[in-house]
Amino acid sequence: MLLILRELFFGRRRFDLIAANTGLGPQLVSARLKMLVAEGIAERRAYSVRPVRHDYWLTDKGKALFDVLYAMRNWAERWAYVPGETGEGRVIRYVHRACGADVGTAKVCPGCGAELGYGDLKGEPSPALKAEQLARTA
Amino acid sequence: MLLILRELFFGRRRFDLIAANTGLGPQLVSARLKMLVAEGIAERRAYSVRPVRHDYWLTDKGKALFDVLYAMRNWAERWAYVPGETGEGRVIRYVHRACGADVGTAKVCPGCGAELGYGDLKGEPSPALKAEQLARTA
DNA sequence: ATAGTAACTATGATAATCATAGTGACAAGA
DNA sequence: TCTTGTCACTATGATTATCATAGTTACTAT
Repeated sequence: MLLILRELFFGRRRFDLIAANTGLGPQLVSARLKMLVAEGIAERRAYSVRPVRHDYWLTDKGKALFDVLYAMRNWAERWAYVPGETGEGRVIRYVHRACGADVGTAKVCPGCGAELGYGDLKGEPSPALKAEQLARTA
Repeated sequence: MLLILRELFFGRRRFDLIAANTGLGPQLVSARLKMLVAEGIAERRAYSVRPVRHDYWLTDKGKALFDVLYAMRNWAERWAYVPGETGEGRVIRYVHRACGADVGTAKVCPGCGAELGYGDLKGEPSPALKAEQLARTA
């Protein structure tokens, strides 16, 4: 569930992209997305009618989970060991959209001092995570 | 895992208490606690030698997970439906140890303005959660 | 007519979890 | 001494969940 939410927060909304980047099988992705929709955390939208194609968007309830994922990521940056990577940005790099600063693990932007929520930040997988996801696509 | 961590954060350190309050079987509790110890998140301590008895304490790495659990709890207070309960304190009530104020879902104490971390707060299961746990013990 | 794309569903094998019962080392009371 | 009780577990068989893999549907593009 958390892997899927991670992808949705990265802005990856299409089924196959989510399955590929999480490494989960399509039945699991399907089942979990159905739960997320049933709980009002995600929304299924048609982005094309012919052919019929759907993708998944976070609702406000879903976006509010950002604090949870951000806390997990901050914990991981500080405490979790990721092979071949040291220092900050080992897991996910967050940049403040407004001023471009790398926010590290801060709650307030170190560049301009603004409070940070989901909408303010752009997340990007770290090199290690990106490599892992690329390996799965190939 | 999260249920077990919740209990550890409540200060319930004994095996049987954790099993009873989470509703998990003893083999699962055993397996998860072993993982937590292996990851350096919890520590197994002997609190009695005759008879030999052990309990589980959070390490600094474990205590650092408080931010994650607190974010989850805050999300739940705002967004999750708990049957028979409305308003704040439906899940876990947190009180600022220093001044006694109920902190609601704040990051800064509404009573005295201090920053809030794990050591500053005393958590207590809400009436609904407490009833659920009592039912399991009986 | 054939190949490709995207969002899935179906199936059988493997792995995780559950409910339940039991174990070992002791203490406390009759 | 014998029985009962406590606490931290382990063992076992049944039930569920997950995985790897292979379709399926409804199109578009060549």
